[in-house]
Amino acid sequence: MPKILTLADRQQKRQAILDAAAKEIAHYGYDRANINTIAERARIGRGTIYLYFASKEDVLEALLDAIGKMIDSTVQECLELDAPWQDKIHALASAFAYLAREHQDFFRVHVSALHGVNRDIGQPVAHWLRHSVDLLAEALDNAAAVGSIQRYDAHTLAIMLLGMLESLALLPYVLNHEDDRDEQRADTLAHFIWQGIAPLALKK
Amino acid sequence: MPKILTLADRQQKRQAILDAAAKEIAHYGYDRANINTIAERARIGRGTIYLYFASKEDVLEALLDAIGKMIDSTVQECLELDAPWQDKIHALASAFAYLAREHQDFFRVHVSALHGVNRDIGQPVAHWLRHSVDLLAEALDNAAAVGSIQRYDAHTLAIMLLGMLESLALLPYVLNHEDDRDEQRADTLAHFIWQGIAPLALKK
Amino acid sequence: MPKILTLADRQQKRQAILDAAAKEIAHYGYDRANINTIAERARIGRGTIYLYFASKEDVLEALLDAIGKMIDSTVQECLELDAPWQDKIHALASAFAYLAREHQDFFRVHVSALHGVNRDIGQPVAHWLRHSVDLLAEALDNAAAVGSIQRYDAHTLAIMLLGMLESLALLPYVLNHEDDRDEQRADTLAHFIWQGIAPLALKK
Amino acid sequence: MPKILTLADRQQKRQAILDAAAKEIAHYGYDRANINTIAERARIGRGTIYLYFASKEDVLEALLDAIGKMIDSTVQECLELDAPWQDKIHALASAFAYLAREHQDFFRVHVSALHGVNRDIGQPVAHWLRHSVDLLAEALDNAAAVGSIQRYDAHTLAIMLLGMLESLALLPYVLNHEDDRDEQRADTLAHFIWQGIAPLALKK
DNA sequence: AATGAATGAGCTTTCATTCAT
DNA sequence: AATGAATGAAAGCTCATTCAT
Repeated sequence: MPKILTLADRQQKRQAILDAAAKEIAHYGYDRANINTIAERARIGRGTIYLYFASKEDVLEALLDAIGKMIDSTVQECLELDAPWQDKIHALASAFAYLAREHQDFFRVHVSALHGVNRDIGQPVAHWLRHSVDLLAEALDNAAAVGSIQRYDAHTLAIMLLGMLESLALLPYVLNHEDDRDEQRADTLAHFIWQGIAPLALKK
Repeated sequence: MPKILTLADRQQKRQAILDAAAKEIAHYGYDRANINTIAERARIGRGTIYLYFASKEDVLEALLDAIGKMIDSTVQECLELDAPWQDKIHALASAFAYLAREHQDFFRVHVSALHGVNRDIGQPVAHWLRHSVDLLAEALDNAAAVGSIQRYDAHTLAIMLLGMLESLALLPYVLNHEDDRDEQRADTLAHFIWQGIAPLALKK
Repeated sequence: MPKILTLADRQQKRQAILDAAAKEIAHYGYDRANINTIAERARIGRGTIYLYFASKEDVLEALLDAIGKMIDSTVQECLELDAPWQDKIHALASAFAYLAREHQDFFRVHVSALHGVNRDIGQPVAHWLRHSVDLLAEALDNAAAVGSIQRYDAHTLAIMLLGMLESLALLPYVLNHEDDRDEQRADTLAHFIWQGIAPLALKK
Repeated sequence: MPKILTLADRQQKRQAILDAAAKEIAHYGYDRANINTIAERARIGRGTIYLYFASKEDVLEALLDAIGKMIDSTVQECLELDAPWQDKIHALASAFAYLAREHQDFFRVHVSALHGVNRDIGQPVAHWLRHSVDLLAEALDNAAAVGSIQRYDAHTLAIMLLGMLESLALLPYVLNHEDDRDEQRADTLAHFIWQGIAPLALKK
């Protein structure tokens, strides 16, 4: 053990704790996740967790903040693509499928907090989600203004789209369809959404 | 001296327990819901619950079974409507909005179990959901066969639609948009979905 | 276990807990006293304590309240004796020696809280003590008014006397002089105090 | 590379630790005093304390030894004064008031250990106290032999006097009478004690 | 000599479940 | 049939102590 930990050391260990916690919470849920087991998974002592986080709840919040930020960045990047809207939609669907696959634990924790019942715990989730919704709503509004897509109530549409993206990414796991058709499902969703919002002019 | 209870008595008390449990779990989540408080809410003694259910987990399963069945029936009834598909879609959107509003506690418990992380507890949820998906997929398949709607992979489409319905019903609560625009949102969703699946022939 | 506990049942068990706690705390101090051990001493389960007290701290407060009240009553009774002041003083000295002997655990807990460092915990102690001091001060004032004793600042004198009474009752234990000369020490103290306050007229 | 510390360096750092510990323990009590905080107060690293003391308990013992010795010296010096007994008594009362004021932290730790409940920890306290009692008892005995004061059982009287001195010094703090009448209270006590022990010859 | 990161024993408290009445 | 008093496993968290550097 070095006498003084570098910032990189600290962040690496912090991340190890978060990863272990994600795995544990994704499996058992926040309440049943056991600090003891998380420490074991992270290969550190029980007390060490409390050198990096103030409490069990603090670990969860950090987790939710990380995944919330990750999702928000994803949305932002897809919207900033210099490409037709149809491609942006497709990019979003693919990106969510990717996140759900590659960061499965984090994603599950996020979704369960999002749809869970304890509002306090979900705070960072709601924070980022609201940000993502706003981003998307603004983009949709602008697109409608120049006729790239149909006009809906932008906010409602944004919520709907994000809900679909999350649901699609997760439902397969819920139903134990753990096959490898993620990509195909993403295509279907993108196609479906695009039909829902494509400007009428393009549809004849 | 053991009283003899009629079947009706038993079922009424059982239902009282389930209602109380739904309220409690919807508020605090399964793990934090307190058997003691549930008993108080149901106006019975703590031990009495165990005359009707084997364990706390058993109460939750009964709850999830009830709401799963309720949702499944709703889907079935909407699909059996003797009406154009556009109306069936609209009926589904309205019905989910209604359930989310009128049986809020049950609905919340369902959704949090559905998107929650404990696979064992979610079993009855998955069971009914699979049934609903199958019902919907078959209906969509038949509709596509006669040209009432476009052809998609029926199963994927069914999952998508149910995901949207649930999300739409719940997301407003998550984001604290507790306004009274449920019905409008249902309209938007129905419209959106219909655009996504309406046969091309109808769109020009 | 009776289905419904009578008030007497409850109070008896409550007292059993207090007795066990007194023994434990008198031996190890509040912080080291172990709820687990207290429960064992009281021959009940760990959780049962929390049916009678809200927390460990609550147990201590009840303890301190009980002994504080006991000491206060003792002071009051001695002062109300229809006897010369010299006898009242003697009664006080005897009574404190008696308390320290017969309720040794309670008395020790009281003194350690009184002279301990955590003000919050000592609150009920200070409350009763202040009451006892006031009682005594008033009596001394009245006695001085009619010439039964010399005049001092009544409040200072009252504090001094109570301090002496407590010290005398406890110091032997501190010094491990656990002999049987309590009564003699009480006599000496009474004599000493009386000399300190007897009216000059009596002294020639 | 191990530095070589002079003895003076060591003792200075040792004293810094003791001062910090006194402040901490006087405030929170021994059990709640935090080694970490003590180290911070002493401006040294956590581990360094263990280069000077074997354990937390060892720190406390050193503390108690220091204050015990200080009190004992005070008693001895007052008794060695070349002055009438009445003045010696007065000097004692003043000296205790001074200690309680100027070394408040040390004094509080001493008193709480003295009247506390853990015999092991109080060992150095009892040791010094017994020494002080013996000193005082012997002086009283000698004084009685030459008629300077009345004859009592010397040991009992010594315990009584020391108890009074400590009580008087502390009780004001207990009762939150944090005024500036220390000196006056010392006068009252000295007067009172003198009346209790002055030879009858002087009293007519 | 000095440090502070790491540890894990041990603590209080909660709550699902049992069972005498 | 119904109850609620009693239980004890299990949890999160603190902090004195160790030891690599």
